[in-house]
Amino acid sequence: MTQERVSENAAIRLSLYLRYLRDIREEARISSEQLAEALGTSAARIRKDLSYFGQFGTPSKGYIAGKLRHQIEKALGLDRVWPIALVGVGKLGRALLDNLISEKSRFRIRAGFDVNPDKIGRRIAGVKVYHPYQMPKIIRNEKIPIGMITAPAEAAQESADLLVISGIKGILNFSPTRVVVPSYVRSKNVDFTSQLEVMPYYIVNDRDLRRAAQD
Amino acid sequence: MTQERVSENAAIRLSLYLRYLRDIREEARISSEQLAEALGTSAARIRKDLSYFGQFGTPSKGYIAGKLRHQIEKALGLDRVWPIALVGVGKLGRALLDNLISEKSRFRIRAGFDVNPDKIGRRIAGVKVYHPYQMPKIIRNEKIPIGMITAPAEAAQESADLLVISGIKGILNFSPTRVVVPSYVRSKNVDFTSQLEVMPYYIVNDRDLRRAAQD
DNA sequence: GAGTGTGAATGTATTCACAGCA
DNA sequence: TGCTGTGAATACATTCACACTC
Repeated sequence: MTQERVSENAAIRLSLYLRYLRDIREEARISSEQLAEALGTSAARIRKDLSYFGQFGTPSKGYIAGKLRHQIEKALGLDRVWPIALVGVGKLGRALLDNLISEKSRFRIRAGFDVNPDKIGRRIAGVKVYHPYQMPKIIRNEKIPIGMITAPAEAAQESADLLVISGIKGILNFSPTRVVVPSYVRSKNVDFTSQLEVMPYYIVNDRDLRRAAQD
Repeated sequence: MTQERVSENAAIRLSLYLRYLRDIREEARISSEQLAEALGTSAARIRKDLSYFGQFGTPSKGYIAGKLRHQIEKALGLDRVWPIALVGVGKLGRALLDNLISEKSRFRIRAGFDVNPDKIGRRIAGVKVYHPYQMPKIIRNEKIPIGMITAPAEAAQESADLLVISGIKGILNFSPTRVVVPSYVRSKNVDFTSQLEVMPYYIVNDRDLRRAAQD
């Protein structure tokens, strides 16, 4: 009954639902309709998304916020701590670092890597910074599964290569280039400049306002 | 022949093609096959994406890099300068600022807004910083169409509201919350923490490696 | 001969609508 | 009666395959 064919987009939306569920009372009752209203989506889509991962609600009663939250977290693998390596401890890296620290998230940045000698050996926002050549050793020893690349574009691919060599499982690339990795490593290019580049298109062709609060 | 029904995702991919085209010689001949190879996608998809916007190639010859680049830029509205307002001049804001300045992009950050008195009145990376109450005046006077929100989550919605009041056309929200805006404003939530939150799911269920270099 | 541009075929995601349970 | 969970219907996106042009 669970997990036959999961829409590639369903998982990412679960994390969205999660964010809302974290902000409301644990014991609160909530229906797919109310959740949809709050998030600007449709009730059917929420129920369908949830159905890919299991059955979490009670007919005629809806969902209980805290319980649903737990179950989604479990489905996404967020019921344990995920150590992270940060490659490139510049402005962007530190901005993301702040975000991850401030939330009581399940992600912990365990090591930073940077070529800048002024940073190596220091702690930045509580994170020890190493030279990239130490990556394989540290990532293996600390069993770090996820790497975030916040290096400049020129260094992105070599950062990815190093992470792969180090045995990383997944890579999130925030630099404005795409990186290519072997298929046994999960990678995601989170590219905000390309998001910016399409905005003019939507503004110029603003007849396209069929679906309202979208993204 | 142009622009009947454009796949919502086609536009964003064009900006990707663009990035590659900017890196090669203007006069270079390139086929959809070669472009696909370089970008890790399929030739058919590229041709289809391009076909939504016009006819850019020559049968048996392929495309000419510089010409194709120009035509895509025109199709996306990137053939002119787009002024931008940056709301929240913290680490994240400055990181994005660096990115936009370093590229010879068509985007120009014309004003920054921040509540921090130490920043107001100063120039940060060449951008003058104002108090948010000045937003309506400045955005109107400078005719700024796009706003980027890089404020903390708590301030994101009020930042969006201010931008809307100021007559902004499009909003890119980089804070880790969603913002809701009226349907006549185009908004896009670029949410990287939710990208991180699904990574564990993909790592745990790593049988899902059907499509290789994806994102 | 080589490579575009595009209808037709397939695959995937979203929405509808309702049976079934509390 | 109210709301979930889900097959069936629809809408949308991608891929295939080939007619057509240089």
